[in-house]
Amino acid sequence: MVKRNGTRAKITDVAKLAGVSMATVSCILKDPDNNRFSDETNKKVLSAVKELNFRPATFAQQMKGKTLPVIGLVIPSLMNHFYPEVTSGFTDQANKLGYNVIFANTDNSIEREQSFIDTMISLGVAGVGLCGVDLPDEREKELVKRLINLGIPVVRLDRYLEEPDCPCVGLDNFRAGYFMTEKIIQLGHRNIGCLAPYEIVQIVSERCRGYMEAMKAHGLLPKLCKFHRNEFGSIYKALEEVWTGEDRVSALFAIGGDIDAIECIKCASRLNIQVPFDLSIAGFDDIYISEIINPSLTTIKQPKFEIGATAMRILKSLIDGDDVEEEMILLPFEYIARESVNAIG
Amino acid sequence: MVKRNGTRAKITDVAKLAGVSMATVSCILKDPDNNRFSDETNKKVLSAVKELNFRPATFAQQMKGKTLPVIGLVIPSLMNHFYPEVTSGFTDQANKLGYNVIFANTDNSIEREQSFIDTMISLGVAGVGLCGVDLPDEREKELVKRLINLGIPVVRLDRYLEEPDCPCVGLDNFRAGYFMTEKIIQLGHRNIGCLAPYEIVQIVSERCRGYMEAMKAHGLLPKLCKFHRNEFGSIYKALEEVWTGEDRVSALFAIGGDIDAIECIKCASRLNIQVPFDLSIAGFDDIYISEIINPSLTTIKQPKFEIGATAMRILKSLIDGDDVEEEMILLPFEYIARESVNAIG
DNA sequence: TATACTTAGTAAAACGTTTTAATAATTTAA
DNA sequence: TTAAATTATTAAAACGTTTTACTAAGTATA
Repeated sequence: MVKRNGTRAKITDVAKLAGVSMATVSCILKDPDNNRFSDETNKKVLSAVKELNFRPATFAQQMKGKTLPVIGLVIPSLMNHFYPEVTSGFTDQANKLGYNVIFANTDNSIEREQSFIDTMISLGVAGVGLCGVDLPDEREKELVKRLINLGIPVVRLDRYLEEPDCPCVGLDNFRAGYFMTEKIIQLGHRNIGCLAPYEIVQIVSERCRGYMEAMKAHGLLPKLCKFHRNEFGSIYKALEEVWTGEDRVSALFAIGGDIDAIECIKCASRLNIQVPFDLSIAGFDDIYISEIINPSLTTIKQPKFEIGATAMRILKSLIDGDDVEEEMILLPFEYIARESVNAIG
Repeated sequence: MVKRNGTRAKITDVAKLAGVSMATVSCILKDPDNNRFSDETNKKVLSAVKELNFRPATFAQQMKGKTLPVIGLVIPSLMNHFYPEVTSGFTDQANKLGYNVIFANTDNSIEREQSFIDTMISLGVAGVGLCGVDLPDEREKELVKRLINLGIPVVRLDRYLEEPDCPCVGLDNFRAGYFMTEKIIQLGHRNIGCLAPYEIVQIVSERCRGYMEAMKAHGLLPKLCKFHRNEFGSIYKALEEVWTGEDRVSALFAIGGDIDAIECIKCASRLNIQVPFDLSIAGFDDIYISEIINPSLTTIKQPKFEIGATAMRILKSLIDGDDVEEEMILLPFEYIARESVNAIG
């Protein structure tokens, strides 16, 4: 008979049904293969547990010092195509390690981040994965410090931050930017523009630095082609500008991500520019759609799933008190050659 | 002085610092604007709370019967573009209502769903949002029943299920399928194919039914154009087939979603079919990318964010014990006319 | 036979909060 | 002046588990 009265069975219910003390139930549940109790007692208890569908209340276990099998994950958004995959990698790994994930979407607001962290502390989460506001605001550092001071392990995703002693998993965005630029140069391009949003964030500015350095290293003149995110027609104008002048670019590197690149391809088509025959366009991230669209996108593949999974693994090490030797874990990127970038010359 | 010893302040610490009993602290924290205590006591306590950064441990509150301010959300995947947005709507609304969200990704496995639900029961979540396995398996029904029997409110997202008394938020997929088909007919098309995956799920088969009925209502012959998901080249072959015969389709309705439609456009380009001049292609969902690609996609817009937000609002009503009059909440869809579908004839 | 050791199981305290019922101090009413 | 009412505060029980230290009974050892 399953209980149907709307209340969960307690350990005392199990004890009563099995005819033993609750201490016995607790011990047997802790280690069902123990040899402290007779086989008969073990069997009685286990079958009572099953019959009542008993699972110990987590909050009572927490009271006795057990940590909550829950990890907090702070992400700036699920709309940006990058994060769902990171989140997926993180939660999958967490589940494999026996944790659940409390998911918090900050919309890049430090206040919301603040309040989520507070809630997580109250709940007593076992650890926190933090992909916080992008600019290393003082308050961000304070938050991380607070968690660490409370003994709550923290790992950061895709965001570097030296000061508080807290590992970080991400990509070497500088090298990735450098790599892609060099690839385009090797394909014969000389006049290569860098399509970048004005609202540039730390990791994207790293890519930009990579682009600049690569251009310089090959004796080429960098050309920044800036636009405003969320401003309709801004990419169109930016593209028109670098296309109208006498020293037209032959390639554009959209360091802001594949979405920017795809939008740029669309603008190109409006301007009767054929990609890649008239103009090559490269992206960054390798989102799912990049392979499907026409022309398919040449891009840098970020190991999004792996970033999440690795971060969770590092967090687990921190929770277990194991040494985490590296402060910064940089995962490898991959150059994906597709149709949107052509060789010239 | 902030505590730096790695332990959280307890209510007794606050009481000691403020020179009052812990009962006093608890009462003042419960209602800071009370008039049970002197202004002086109120001030002392509040400043001690601030100084020690005290927040009551949730687990101890749970012990006293307070429900955990956490909602469980079960989603089959974050990779499918549909769910991140639904999740976003759900969590945003949850946060506004004072809840956090435990996020669980089942990968369409009923076993994982089962185990997540168990964990959520142990944790004592205040409610569950369930977008479970698609086929109404008996075990799925059992799961929902179990939650309900324990007094844990459940709302279902994008999945109909009559039997257990549990509200559901979604779209009228039949009407949406009918509507799009009729639109295409009104644009002069007569030979309209329905591009559908073999692995058809409940909600998609509803759209298919809508397509069939609309065709029948206009005296037209439905033509199913099936392909295998995750099988490379399957859409290509399906398209080739309906294009080679003497009674070529002039339009295709990809009921499986925009991704299928976009992939189909790519295949069309390989076959030298110009979309929309030779062939019109319509999608379903209206994912972010659909507006950006070339040609942009004519599609049915699902209120993804709203589905999540509405589900959470319904769940809140259930938690509060308010009456939820409707069993099935169907949100409006929207026909989005873009470039991939042309008028003919 | 007395002693030590095992074995099988349990009583009770502890965890950090909330809340009820009580106390002590003060004011008001009679 | 005393009783009653009000105000300000607190003691202690309760929530559901885990765990430590204990008991009682049986078994081996000297």
